[in-house]
Amino acid sequence: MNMEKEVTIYDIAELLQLSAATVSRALNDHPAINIKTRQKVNAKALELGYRSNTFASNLRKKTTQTLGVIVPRLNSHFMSSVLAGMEVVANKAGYHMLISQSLESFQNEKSNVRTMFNNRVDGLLVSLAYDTETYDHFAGFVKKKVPLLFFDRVTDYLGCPGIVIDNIKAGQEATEHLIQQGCVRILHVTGNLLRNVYADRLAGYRQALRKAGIEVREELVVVNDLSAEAGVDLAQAIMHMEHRPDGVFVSSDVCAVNCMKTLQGAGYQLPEDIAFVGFNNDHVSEIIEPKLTTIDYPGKQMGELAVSTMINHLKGIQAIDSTSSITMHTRLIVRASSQRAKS
Amino acid sequence: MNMEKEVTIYDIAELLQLSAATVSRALNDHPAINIKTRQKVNAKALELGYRSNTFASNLRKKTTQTLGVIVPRLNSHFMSSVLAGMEVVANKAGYHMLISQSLESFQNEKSNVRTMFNNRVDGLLVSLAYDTETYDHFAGFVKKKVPLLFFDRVTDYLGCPGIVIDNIKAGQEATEHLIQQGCVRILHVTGNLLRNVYADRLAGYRQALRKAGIEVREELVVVNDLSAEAGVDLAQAIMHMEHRPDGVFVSSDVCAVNCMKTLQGAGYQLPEDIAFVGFNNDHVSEIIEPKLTTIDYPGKQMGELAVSTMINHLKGIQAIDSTSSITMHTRLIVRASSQRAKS
DNA sequence: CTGAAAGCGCTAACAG
DNA sequence: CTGTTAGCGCTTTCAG
Repeated sequence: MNMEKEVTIYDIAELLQLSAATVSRALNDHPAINIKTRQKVNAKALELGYRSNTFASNLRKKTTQTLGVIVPRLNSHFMSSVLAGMEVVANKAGYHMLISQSLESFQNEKSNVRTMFNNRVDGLLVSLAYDTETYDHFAGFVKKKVPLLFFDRVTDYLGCPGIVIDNIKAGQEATEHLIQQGCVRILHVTGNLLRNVYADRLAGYRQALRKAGIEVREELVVVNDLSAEAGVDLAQAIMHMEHRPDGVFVSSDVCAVNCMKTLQGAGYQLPEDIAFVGFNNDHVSEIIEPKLTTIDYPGKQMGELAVSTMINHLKGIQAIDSTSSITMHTRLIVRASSQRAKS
Repeated sequence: MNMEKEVTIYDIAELLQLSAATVSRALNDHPAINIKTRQKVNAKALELGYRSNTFASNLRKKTTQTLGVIVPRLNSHFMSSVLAGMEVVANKAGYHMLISQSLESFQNEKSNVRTMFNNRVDGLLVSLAYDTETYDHFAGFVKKKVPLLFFDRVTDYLGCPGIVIDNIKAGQEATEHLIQQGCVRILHVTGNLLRNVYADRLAGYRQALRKAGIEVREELVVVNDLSAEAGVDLAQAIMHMEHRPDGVFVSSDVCAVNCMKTLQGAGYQLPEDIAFVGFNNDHVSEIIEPKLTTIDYPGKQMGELAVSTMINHLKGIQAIDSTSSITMHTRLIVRASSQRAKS
């Protein structure tokens, strides 16, 4: 591939009448090296177009300066914010990111984990796929004590730390808000209940209802994939319900917004006929009319926190198992989609 | 870090009374290895939990099976779609992706390129930062003949292939559409003209105007960063214009949509007072009311195409310089935001 | 079909 | 402050 021969530390060493070890140390800013030597070496390296060979170095040091990241999908507003946050912190600390997506499939997740393992990432950050039920595919990491951290969609099967928001509380707040607005028949739409994020929001929803003395009805809980298309289907389903809800709490803004548009197209008045609350504070929540009440979900900060926690651990500053879980703040942003005259 | 000793091919070799060379070959499905030996080796490897050491292998083979990707930002709808497309193709072909973001800064881009270079990625895929004016930072790749490919925001300074859409044509179509709708004073809002995507759309806009015999006025071209905030500022600027435009063509849906919302908030009727056309077919374009006419921009496909072009080249199937540039199709999606009674 | 041997480029004892 | 030495784990001629 590369026609020109690569310059090595030996070339520099020879030209400067030094040993390779000295050159190596100089290049790595080893304190016990004469400043002048260091300058000479650096100058020569630049002159020759030297580039350090990461593999040789990794092979020796048994560290890769690389973090693996496995996410369900790269292309969601939330996830790309998380990744953006991660990249900044990782980059600043001199780490690289190897990124792959499971596309919500357990099989892909498994193979991605394997790849990360073979690539000897220094640490692995994972947000679980929709249908992951077993965790044996992470066994290699646990066994080799390679730090593993989950974010957003977590598990505590493996005793690894997780970065999450308080989904129960968020679900509760969203529901309580609808109740305060006079809703008594609240539909909750969420994702696969295997995942903590969805199960917890549902739990919060139920708590809020119970606390308000409203009966919890199973037919008012819908599980779908929270996609835009699912939002359209949801609207159809709502229109065909015998007893239509007067409030809807959806675990995703994108899904909520598409549902709203469809209902509006069919002549529904929002929030008068049905009040809506979404989740994520996605960009679309401010574009829809009426603007969507939602839960602000700090994706970028979550990414930053996940990586900095990981790196602190890798640097030995912080034992990773000492932190079993970090919970981030969320808050309800009230907008027009849910505001009605008090009952 | 890892408490347990790693299993190497030597361990397997010893246990099986073979040479390391044979084990290596067996593991790599070398044709000249007895099927039985191969099976024995693979079984043993599995049993011992062997994992190949990528560095040692890379160090020898001088290839990394890794593609570097540098994008302006990870968290835009368009870019995350591109990356999602890239990941799928790369993964399928057994390549990994090292991803970093320039955050639209030339300095970051430079340092990211350097990192990719030191990491000896097999190929580099780049979408240029906003303010990149020189291309010396890519010299290492060119010199070492490491394939370099640009997508979306490209340059032909380096004679590298680029994957693009026909921005001139798209800009022209968008503008012509507004003209057909009776607009005669069309404002064009776009990004830094250093970047082909924005310069070309502007060129298309101008062509369309000239073709229709409409005077091209410099005060009707606005350059900003196309962010949501810029959209709000834009609306303010429009409201303060002496001669307000009757049509606006914005190079980004997000920016367009925020501008529209602000104008609507100030009492403007859209599209009656001002017709809008955006760019990208972002999710928000279907949420805003009236829905935004826009140019469909196939992000995922662009990502897929970029990586498959790169990989074909790496496999030697296709010389990379033979393809100097690939242009992808776009199309105008007409929605309510631009439809007015014919003049 | 299999083995021996050399070396990819770097770093970390250890010694001076 | 600098040099010597050894070896990380793998692949690849070259020989059988």
